[in-house]
Amino acid sequence: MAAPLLSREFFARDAITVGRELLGKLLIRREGRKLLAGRIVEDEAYLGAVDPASHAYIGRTPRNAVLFGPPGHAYVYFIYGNYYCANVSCMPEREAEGVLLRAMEPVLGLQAMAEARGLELTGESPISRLRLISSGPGRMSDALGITRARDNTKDLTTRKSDLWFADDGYRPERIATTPRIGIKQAVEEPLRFVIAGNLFVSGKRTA
DNA sequence: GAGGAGATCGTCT
DNA sequence: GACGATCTCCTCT
Repeated sequence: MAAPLLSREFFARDAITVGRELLGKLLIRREGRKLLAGRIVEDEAYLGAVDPASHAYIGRTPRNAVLFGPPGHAYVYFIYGNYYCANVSCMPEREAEGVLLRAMEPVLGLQAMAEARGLELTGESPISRLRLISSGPGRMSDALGITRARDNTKDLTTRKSDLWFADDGYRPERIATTPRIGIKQAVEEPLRFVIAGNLFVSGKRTA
């Protein structure tokens, strides 16, 4: 994919700015000579030391160390005994902000991503089925084969990695802001960003 | 379609 | 030893 990569500087900003601007960008995985890709349609900002909901709030530990490192790197953690969630580190080194990737619209390698999720796809699969590929943090990690062992600490700003962000020029018409999902601290903070009206955002949908 | 409970294990106390 | 930035399945309607 010839789309330009997102730079280190892109991620060297606060998580709110990065979270909003990351919407519509592509996350690309190289599997051998094949590419898997999705367009980010939902994410959340976590503000480090000042954010009780952030994994970095308690200070630096072996688990969350990536968040304290340079921007543009993957922080992957294992949750509920079953799932991986992927974040990108933001802000300059020592400042532990990050953006949690929550959902993406499948763009490349739909069949392969569906298989990774244990889903059957046919040529005319309805949108309700395509949504199951990557509408949720655990789901999109599964679809792209993201694990802590494979991807934690990975630099997402270079094609030398097998996982990176790119910009194909797409710009969301409208971005909506809501409280974050699944947390017990700072539950009211409007730090979740979604592409308004996009069908691949996580959660219940009927349309 | 809505709501609730269980799964399952790494991480920190 | 408790709990979690989730998902799926099952039941009830």
